Amino acid sequence: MSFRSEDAATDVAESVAKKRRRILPKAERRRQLIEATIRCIAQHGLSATTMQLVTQEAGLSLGIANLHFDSKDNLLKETLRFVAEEYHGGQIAIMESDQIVDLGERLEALLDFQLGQGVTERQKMAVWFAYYGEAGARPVYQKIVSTNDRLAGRKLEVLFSAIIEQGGYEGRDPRQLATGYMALIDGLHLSLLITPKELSKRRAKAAARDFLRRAFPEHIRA
Amino acid sequence: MSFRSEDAATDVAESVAKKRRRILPKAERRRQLIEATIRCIAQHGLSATTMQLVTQEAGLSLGIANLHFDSKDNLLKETLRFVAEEYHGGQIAIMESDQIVDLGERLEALLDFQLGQGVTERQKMAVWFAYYGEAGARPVYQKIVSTNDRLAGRKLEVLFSAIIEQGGYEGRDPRQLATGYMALIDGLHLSLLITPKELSKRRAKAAARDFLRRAFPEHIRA
DNA sequence: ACCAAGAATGAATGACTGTTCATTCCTGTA
DNA sequence: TACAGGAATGAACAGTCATTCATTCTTGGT
Repeated sequence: MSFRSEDAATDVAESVAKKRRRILPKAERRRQLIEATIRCIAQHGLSATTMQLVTQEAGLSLGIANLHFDSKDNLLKETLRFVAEEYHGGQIAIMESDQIVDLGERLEALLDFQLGQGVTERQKMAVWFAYYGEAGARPVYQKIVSTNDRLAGRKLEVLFSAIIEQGGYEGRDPRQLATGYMALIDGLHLSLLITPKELSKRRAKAAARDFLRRAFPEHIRA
Repeated sequence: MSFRSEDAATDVAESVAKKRRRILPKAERRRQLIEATIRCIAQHGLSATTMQLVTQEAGLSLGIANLHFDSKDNLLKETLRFVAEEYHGGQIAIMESDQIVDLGERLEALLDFQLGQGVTERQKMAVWFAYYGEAGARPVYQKIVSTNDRLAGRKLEVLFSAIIEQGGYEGRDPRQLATGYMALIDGLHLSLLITPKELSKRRAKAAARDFLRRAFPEHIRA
């Protein structure tokens, strides 16, 4: 507990007990603080995340968060925006990728991203749901999340439509499938966070793949 | 905002501005406080739920929550337990019901409960996810939720197994289907909470029904 | 009608939090 | 090298919160 966790890259020659004040570009400090905020939320929860904790985690002084973000509220808002954009941006990039021509492969890539290493890191998931928890009472959070969500939902619908057409599948409603699939992924993330011992990542991925296979059997092979 | 919301049954003859102190059995006061806590969490979020707010919402004095629950932490814990048991208990009651002999009908009843009026009330959902949000950092919450969850999961698996056998369905893994279905329901609850304008209850129910129909076509009819 | 047991109250307390800003320190420029 | 602009610091402040407990009030038993 007495060692500060630091960005490995930042200090080249910080010796034993000498703390040298460093000056960094605004953007870099902001990112540093956002990442510290993510770690704090994941470890202590949103309600126990204080300015002291965040700035300490970043190895900086108490006042610096207000200097760069004006207020705690704003820091939290920006942190949510960061996480939301990372997640939804990643999804959209895959869905629109023209690197992957085969639609089945694109689906698999999406699945890998959604339940792969990066996203399902406990840290990110914990942050994600911490905000969901407050979103019911905080329109600002609700807006950030829902804006990203809506966009990703639309793209998924388009992808599903293309797959349905390509496969000649009958009686599939792309909108309904997209709704179901997105909810399924969210629910799996939740299970991975709350009951990790009951549900391994492997099984979570299998369950999602199952959903896709039942919907598009020609595109997702057993 | 200036009218206290009160349990309709409690005060028979409270006139205009006369507040008479009332003494009630412990169990009743506890329940009253838990329900006020639920309303507060739903309306203001977990982090903004203070003892003052809760006791005010219940129309009682500040000190009473500590009198009946010892601490705020404990009040919140008991509130979570209450909501969790209500939800999971309801599910289990339906799954084990011998009132409903037809397994397909039992599934439909389960679906109605999970996405029907009672559970999807914004209040309950908001509370549910408020706790999920903190669960990552609070082992106590995690335990309460996961214990109930695990139990309901087992029962669902049993029900699915029976349906698979009855329908002679091939290549279905009851555990995997149960995992997927429970995650799907959670995810739909989340969407209903965060983006209610994107997803109506009707469409949520349709999406879940779709999942079941694909898995057990003979039991869930179009 | 009276009283004891204990339920309910809410002012007071002490701990903690976000924010401010006078001061210190760094660094690019001249 | 010297210096000005501004980045970083952290002690101090004002506000909020959970908790305590002396006091008041209610009620069932006599």
